[in-house]
Amino acid sequence: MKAKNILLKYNLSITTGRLNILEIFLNNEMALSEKDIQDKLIGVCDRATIYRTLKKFKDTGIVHPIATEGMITKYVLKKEPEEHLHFKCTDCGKIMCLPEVQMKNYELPSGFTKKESNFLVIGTCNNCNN
Amino acid sequence: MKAKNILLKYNLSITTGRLNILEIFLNNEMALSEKDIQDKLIGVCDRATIYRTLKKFKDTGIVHPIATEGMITKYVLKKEPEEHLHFKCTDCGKIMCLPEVQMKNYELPSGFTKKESNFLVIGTCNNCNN
DNA sequence: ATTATTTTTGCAACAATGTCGCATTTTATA
DNA sequence: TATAAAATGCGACATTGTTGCAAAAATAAT
Ligand SMILES: [Mn+2]
Ligand SMILES: [Mn+2]
Ligand SMILES: [Zn+2]
Ligand SMILES: [Zn+2]
Repeated sequence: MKAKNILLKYNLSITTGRLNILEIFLNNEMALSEKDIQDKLIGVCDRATIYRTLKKFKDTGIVHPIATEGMITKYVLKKEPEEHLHFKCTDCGKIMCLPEVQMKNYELPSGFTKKESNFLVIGTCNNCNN
Repeated sequence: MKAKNILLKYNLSITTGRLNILEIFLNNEMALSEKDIQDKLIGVCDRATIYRTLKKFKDTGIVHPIATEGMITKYVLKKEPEEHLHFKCTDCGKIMCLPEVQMKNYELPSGFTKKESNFLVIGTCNNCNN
């Protein structure tokens, strides 16, 4: 029922597609691309639907995209605090949030104002590192 | 002669294409995509050549890509210090390095090791902010 | 519960990037 | 200058993002 409640909370109509996709996010720590989700919903959900659902989830604030160097956009459920670190493992390829890392304050040059931020550290994750 | 010296320094053969592209980076503060460069080299340089040149420049360390949410990869000449902030203006769309911003230290969770990082702040730049 | 209205979906089609093989041209080496 | 090595242009194709449109599903109204 968790997924359904999230949709209700954000005033989105309840559809099986959205429930399926949200369920996948709820059961996954890692950031997911459109393709990642497609692979889990073959024959269940159309590509365009996944694309539009992801867009809607992003716009409503259910998920947020993670900036990476590649061309693929990956999403994760939003977490607190708002400004936190992301980690990309060059070994297993996984991308994840590290909300527990405390980001210290930094000062932008005068004239620059911040709306949001995307901090990505690239390296080897705890799982691949032993 | 600056461009040529950079190619020599990195042991890359001197070609007009590479000189052209490097010249563009030297004369541009902002991060550039393959398309940005194409537009400046219409009829001079093939798309595939620009693609491969950018790749080579990245691999040799002449430029580095900037992680953004979009699907387009943008590059800038490498700057010191290695770990610095990037800024994306939602108004004019430009992406730039802010190497003057001092990033304070942060601690990764145990088991995680860092190779590199990509810090992006999104907001309004000094130019668009008045 | 039915019907009407609003949204979402599936499909198809297309644009933009990234990516590569291969023959030809250019650059570097001998 | 001749030879070997590397880069380029062209063409082709894969992937991702994106949208129009009619059918299907969900929500609101009766
Ligand atoms: Mn996150
Ligand atoms: Mn930079
Ligand atoms: Zn890993
Ligand atoms: Zn700006």
